[in-house]
Amino acid sequence: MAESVSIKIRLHREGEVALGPGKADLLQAIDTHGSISAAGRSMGMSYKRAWDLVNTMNNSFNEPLVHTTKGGQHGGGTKLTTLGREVLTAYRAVEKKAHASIDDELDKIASLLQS
Amino acid sequence: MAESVSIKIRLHREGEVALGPGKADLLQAIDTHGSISAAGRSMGMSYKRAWDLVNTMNNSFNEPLVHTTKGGQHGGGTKLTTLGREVLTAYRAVEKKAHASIDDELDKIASLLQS
DNA sequence: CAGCGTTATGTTTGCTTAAATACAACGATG
DNA sequence: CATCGTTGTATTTAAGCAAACATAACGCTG
Repeated sequence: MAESVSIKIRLHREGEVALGPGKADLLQAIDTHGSISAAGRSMGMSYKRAWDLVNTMNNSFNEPLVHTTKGGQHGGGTKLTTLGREVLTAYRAVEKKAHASIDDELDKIASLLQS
Repeated sequence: MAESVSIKIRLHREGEVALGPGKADLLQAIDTHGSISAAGRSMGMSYKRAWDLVNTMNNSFNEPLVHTTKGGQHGGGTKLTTLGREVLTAYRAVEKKAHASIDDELDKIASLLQS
């Protein structure tokens, strides 16, 4: 039955996607790797693309989700702000809740898919 | 606060999207208009694209969701099969349930978006 | 003060997807 | 048996988007 079902939750602002599955993954990768470039690499994503995503996230919310520093010992780095971590965990919780609420019904529909 | 939040639920099969928001809307439009071409027109969609979507839907499930007839008085037409209507209403129900379950939490995140 | 890895930004190239166009076949109807 | 609106299918054109490439600035460190 293949991969079956996916649920994508997106927050929009002025046409752009402010937060969605990809950006949430990127936030998480930044949190574990400490830089935009390392996070991008770990996701097979170009630095430019990763930076662009971070940029629209920071511009979409009242305060930035991510704080960057340039130069210095390791060239610089990136950390999640308090708001950034809050938004990320809230988003993950919502994802989880959505799955819990509808996965059963969804599997019923998926069972009608051709094998 | 713009349009804010969207939830997209997709069923996949062998890489392709078997059913998602666009295809569900198309099913509904076919149900109300009685033909692929009229449904496509009503959605600002080319006939070819609408037909392709119907085709992958029909190929994705055990039985077709849509039954077509060609020629005749009005040139032909398209109707939902019993399975088609069942799948459509089940999909709408799942969408509704997902929204009911997470819209509140999602609005909290959305309230952090820049005005 | 040269070197390093990163942030920051612009430009170009390529690919994937949708749109546009074209045309044959169908079958009831007048 | 010509007409009509539709289904069905192929081909070409256009657009949107991601990748690739290029380059400057930053600031700690040896």
